[in-house]
Amino acid sequence: MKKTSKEEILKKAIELFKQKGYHNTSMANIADACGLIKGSIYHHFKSKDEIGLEALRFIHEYFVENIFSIAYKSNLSSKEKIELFIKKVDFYFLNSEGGCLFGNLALELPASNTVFKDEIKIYFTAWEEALCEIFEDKYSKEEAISLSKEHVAHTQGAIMMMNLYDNKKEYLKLGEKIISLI
Amino acid sequence: MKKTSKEEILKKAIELFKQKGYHNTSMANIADACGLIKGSIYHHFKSKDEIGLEALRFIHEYFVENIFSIAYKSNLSSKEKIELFIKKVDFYFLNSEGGCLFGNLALELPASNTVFKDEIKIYFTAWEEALCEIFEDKYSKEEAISLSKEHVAHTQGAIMMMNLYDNKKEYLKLGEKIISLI
Amino acid sequence: MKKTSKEEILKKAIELFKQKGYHNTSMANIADACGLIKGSIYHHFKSKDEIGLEALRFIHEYFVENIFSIAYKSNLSSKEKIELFIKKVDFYFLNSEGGCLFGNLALELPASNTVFKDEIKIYFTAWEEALCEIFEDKYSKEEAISLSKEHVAHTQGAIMMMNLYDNKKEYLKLGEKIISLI
Amino acid sequence: MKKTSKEEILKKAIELFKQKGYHNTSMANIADACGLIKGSIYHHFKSKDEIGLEALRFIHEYFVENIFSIAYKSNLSSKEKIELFIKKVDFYFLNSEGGCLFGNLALELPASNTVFKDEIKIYFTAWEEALCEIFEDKYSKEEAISLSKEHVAHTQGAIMMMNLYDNKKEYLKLGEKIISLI
DNA sequence: AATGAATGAGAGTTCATTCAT
DNA sequence: TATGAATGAACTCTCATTCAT
Repeated sequence: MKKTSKEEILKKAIELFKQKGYHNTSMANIADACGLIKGSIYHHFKSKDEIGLEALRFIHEYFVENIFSIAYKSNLSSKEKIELFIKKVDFYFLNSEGGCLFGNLALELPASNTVFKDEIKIYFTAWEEALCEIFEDKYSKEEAISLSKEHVAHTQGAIMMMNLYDNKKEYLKLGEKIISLI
Repeated sequence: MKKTSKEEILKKAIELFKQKGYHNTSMANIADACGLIKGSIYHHFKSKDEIGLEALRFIHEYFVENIFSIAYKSNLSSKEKIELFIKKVDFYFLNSEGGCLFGNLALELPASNTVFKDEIKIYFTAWEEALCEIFEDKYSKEEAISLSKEHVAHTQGAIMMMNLYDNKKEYLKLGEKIISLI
Repeated sequence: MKKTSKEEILKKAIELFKQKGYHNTSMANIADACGLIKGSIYHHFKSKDEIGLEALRFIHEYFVENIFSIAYKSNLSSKEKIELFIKKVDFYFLNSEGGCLFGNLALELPASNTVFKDEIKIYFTAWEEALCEIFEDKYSKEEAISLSKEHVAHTQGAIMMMNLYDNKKEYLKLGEKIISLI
Repeated sequence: MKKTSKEEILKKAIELFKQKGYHNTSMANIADACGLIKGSIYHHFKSKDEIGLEALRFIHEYFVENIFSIAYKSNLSSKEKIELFIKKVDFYFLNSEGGCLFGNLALELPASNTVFKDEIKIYFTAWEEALCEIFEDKYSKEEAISLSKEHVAHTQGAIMMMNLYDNKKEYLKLGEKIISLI
């Protein structure tokens, strides 16, 4: 009897949700990927939605700790911050089969699903705020906010196209452009 | 026993797919919306996937006839073209609950679903080509292509954010920006 | 493809609920008994609870039409009424494997299940009122009510014991006793 | 790691079985009520059925020691016996949320479950015999048996109605009536 | 004595689809 | 063209139970 951790399940679920879509991924799919049977997953999570939400929180935490936090590091210049920031974001999305789970779910789930949508919003907002923190060094508050929102939205669109056309070129340009703004 | 046209079913299905997602919309949901029972739909379409594909083609056709065609009208200036183009695009997406079905499906469906993905690609490509046609008047071929791809991707990201945050501001900025480029 | 009516399913379900208990009877059990597969039942009923409730209503209707109505027939004497009434009640319960579904469910279901409990109450109340109608001919309103309630409760207890001990003797005494009161 | 006695589990299980029904009460429900997890219960009982049976025996023992024994006390008159007997029975059922577990299970379980049904029968038989012991003082053996069986059955019916209608009146009348017979 | 993880079976329900009427 | 009945597979989730720790 091998022990499976919640994190293991979460990671497999995230992969599946990203690649197959949330509604198109069954509990059996997730269990299979973990070498478990369907019912066993319920020992760790009490519903599929709980897995979905914890998946979002898991990724969010990763971004906060590894990426968004860069914006608030006092020992880096704005230039260094934005370069590192974009580098890490690129690293994540260039190696993430299936794009951005937050973006995917934003488009797959009905607007009525406020529990998920709220989780998605706070992630994008945190992303925007981190960028804003960097931009504020060179731009007015208002301009910084505007640039940040623009960049996050554009990045999501670029990820969509990158995965659809299987072509990284346009996505990468975006990073360069934002770096050049500082 | 009322006669239901294919187009009626398609329109209802499009609404549902956009609002609830493709996998989360059942044949029963579509039938309900049309005042039919599940089985009756199969008189018009032979599978759910056929509805999905025809839905995409239906919207694509609308864009070609009403929007993309603007780029190829010889009696308009570039400025007039881009202004009308953006106006029509905005009109569509500002009144489309659930965003852009092509973008939604691009993110919901697995990459392995080439039938759908191809249909989505030709739509975005047509959109890019139309924009390119306009931009080529003022910019080099290469620049025009780049600007077009950028704008389409950005628009998709902006639609995502507009619907997520229920706020049109950033989306509208995008249109103004692109118009100002010509 | 053979057609199954709602009533057929209801009758089979009633048998099973009475003999195995409500929670111990699965949709698969009911489907089996009808020569259908599990899912097909949902074409006729939208949930197990709906089957349960309609089962109660089906039996209730039988009692109203065939038994309770006797009390309100103007062409019968009180003696004739009570004799016929008891005869019909006995006929039903002596040939009903599993006792009285209303009594069974009254004891199996939690008090919190008000939807079912209400349905059960209106049945027993209708039974009491019918008996009361007959007793009022010989007794005061108050006495008639008391005798009716007593008899219905006692009958339920007697059915329980008859089925538990597989012995009709005590149950049958009850009918004779009540007839002798008029 | 707190020590839980078998009796504690039994008492919680009895409450749940009475209130929710046997099949509608899961091992997880019982564990929850005891502050344990599912698996831990199997240290005390080897199956759900064992809990059910021991629950019945536990209650049966209580009745034998505290109630049925009254009938066999040589220092009490028949009048005193029946009054005390009924008082104790009333005390139990008026404070027992969910009625009589024996009656409940008699109606919930299939006739084929002889293990449980036998346990239920010996309880009701012991009850009848105790009453019979008291009645024999005033009535013939035959009459005493008949009165006892009648009273036990009627009591079960009355408990059903008391809990269904949430009204003790008719139930209490029954006790008074039986006392008046001696 | 208790835990946490796992199991296989089965619960109720919904799915896309078929077809005789 | 529409219906109502049926299907088999899949769905999310719960069941009673086991067992290494």
